[in-house]
Parts: sequence; C-alpha cells; structure tokens
Amino acid sequence: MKNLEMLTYDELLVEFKNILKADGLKFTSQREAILSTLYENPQHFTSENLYMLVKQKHPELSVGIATVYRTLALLEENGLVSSISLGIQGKKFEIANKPHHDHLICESCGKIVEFENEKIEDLQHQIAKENGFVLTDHLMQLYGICTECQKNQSK
Amino acid sequence: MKNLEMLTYDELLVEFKNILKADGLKFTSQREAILSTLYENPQHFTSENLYMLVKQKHPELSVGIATVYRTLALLEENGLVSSISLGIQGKKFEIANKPHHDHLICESCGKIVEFENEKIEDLQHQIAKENGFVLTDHLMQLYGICTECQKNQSK
DNA sequence: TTACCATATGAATATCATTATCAAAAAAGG
DNA sequence: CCTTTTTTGATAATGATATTCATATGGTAA
Repeated sequence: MKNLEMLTYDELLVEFKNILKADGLKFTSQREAILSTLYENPQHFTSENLYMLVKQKHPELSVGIATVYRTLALLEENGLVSSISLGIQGKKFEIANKPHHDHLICESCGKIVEFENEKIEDLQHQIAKENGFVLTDHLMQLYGICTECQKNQSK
Repeated sequence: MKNLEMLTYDELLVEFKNILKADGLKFTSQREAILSTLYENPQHFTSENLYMLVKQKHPELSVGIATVYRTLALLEENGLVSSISLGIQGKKFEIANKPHHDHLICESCGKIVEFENEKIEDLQHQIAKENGFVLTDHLMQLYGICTECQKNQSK
C-alpha cells in the first residue's frame, strides 16, 4: 500500500480513483462527497455522524446511510480510512492521511487526543518477536479523564 | 477493589459472595456455575461460547443466555472478570484473577498470547500526564501472525 | 455522442448480538 | 415455613450494520 501521509486532497482523490479503477469500481458523487467530508473534517466519526454531516454538506445529493457504511468499508479496506472500536460508544472512523498514531480517550466526555510514541512501538515489536509473531498491526487506546472533566467532577 | 491476583477458587467464591451481599444480591447456582466455568477454563470466551460450555458442564442446571450476559456484566463491574473487544470477533471475557496483562492476537488462527510489559505501562502513564489526563484504563492489543500460521502460509 | 452493460444507489428488509420485559421460580432472612 | 425481594428463562425489543432488489448512473467502445 502507498504511504498516504500528508497527501493533499487532490492527491488523495487520484489515489482513490486509481484504487477504484484497479478494482473495476466506479467513481461516484456519493463516494467523493464522503471522502471529501472526511478530509475536510479530520475528526473521528461514527457512521451515523458522518452520514448526517455528508447530507448537510451536500444537500444537492441523495445519500443513504447504506452507502455511507459501504463506502467506509471500501475506504478502510484500501487504507484511506482507519477505524477504532470504542466499546459501548461504537466504531469511529477517521481519514488516514496522517502519520500513525494512537488514541487517548476521555471516558467522561468522549474527547479523543491523538499521540504517537516511538518507544512503545519499538517495545511492541520486541514483544511480538519474543513470542514468535510477525506484527501486522496494533491497537492502543488509553482511557482516562481529561483536564476539563476533572474540574467538573470536583465541583 | 481487592487485589484478586492468584486467588484459589474458594477465595474467589468468598469474594463474590461478599460483593453480592454488599449489593443486596443473591448467590444462585447459575451465577456459581458461570464463575466456576470461567475459573476452570482460563481462556477468552465470547458470551455465546461461555453459555454453551456452562450448559455442557452443568447439564442439571437450567441456564439461559440472558443470565450469562447479566452475570458477565455483574462480574465485570466488580472486577472478577475482564473483557477485550476484538472488532469483528466480538467481545471476549476472561477470569480476572491473574496479574494485569495485554494481548497478542494471531490474525490467522485467533490464538491469544498474554504478555505484560512494565516499560510500556510507564510510558502510557507519562503520555496521559503530558496531556492532562488521569489514566483509568488502557487497551493494548498487538495483531500479527503466529509461528505456526507463518509456516502454514509459506507452504 | 450514444448505447450498452456493469456497478452503485436508496429504501426497505434482514440479521445479529445484546438488552429489556415479565410471569414464574428460587434465595435470604426471619 | 412464610414473606419479600431478587433472579431466572423465554421471548420480544432494540440498535447497529448488512443485504436485497429495482432503478439510476458511470465508464467505455463504437
């Protein structure tokens, strides 16, 4: 897979079109609307949230929730979007054109802070190696209470 | 919460009874069957898998799937059981009478290896602190291909 | 451009895991 | 034993995601 870090939207679009063409799939206005909404709003979306925002940003288009699910799956399969599973809060998606990172999640308000830590990545590879695994991926989520929620709780 | 590491089954049972009593709840044969099955099979179970095993181990008992869900939630709330969320594979539960650990998961065969690494834990606390968070929990899962599956793939 | 055909779409329906409801059963405490 | 409260299993409800299907649309070859 290509390295998608820090691509402009046009570059991302070219990449997407290439993937579609290679698979005999079609470039549609719905697919573009979903990709551009993700690009312009580099946050973490549930399928439902994204569906609502896409409809708001593209009122001229007819977009169904099923298409949002289908497109997110397609984008994720091809590495243009990544997801995290947040237990009860459900699955959230974000555009994958930024460097690898993990997530620090506030259990009170749901805020998500991204971070990356090379030392931990190194240790993870070491652990996998010790157990005879070839590492393909990892998931690291830290849960806590953010500064603001700490203040609110103590009131 | 008490430290539950390395308890014998009898000790765990006493702990469970104390929790129930403190909350005005009742000690039932279904609840005991579920706890003992988890204790005797220190693996990772989906609710469905555990339901089937409990019925197999205790054919004399009437046990419904709803009770398994309810009891797992109860045990988890009280720290006797811990769970991990495995994306498409669903949520899995295990007895929580062993030291804290994280999971290394084979993407091919689903095998789960447990490990613990103090250096990573330290780094996680440091990251949380840097971002103003009070850390309450974390989730770390490493995905890869285990030794055996590597062999099978190269055949 | 046009015509054709494969793919994509939205609406509706199905699915699947989990949760809630409720009448009957069982535990705890006198 | 009684009485009260909680628990139970069966079933229905829920909610997120996936599938179906008739129609619409994109890509392409002439």
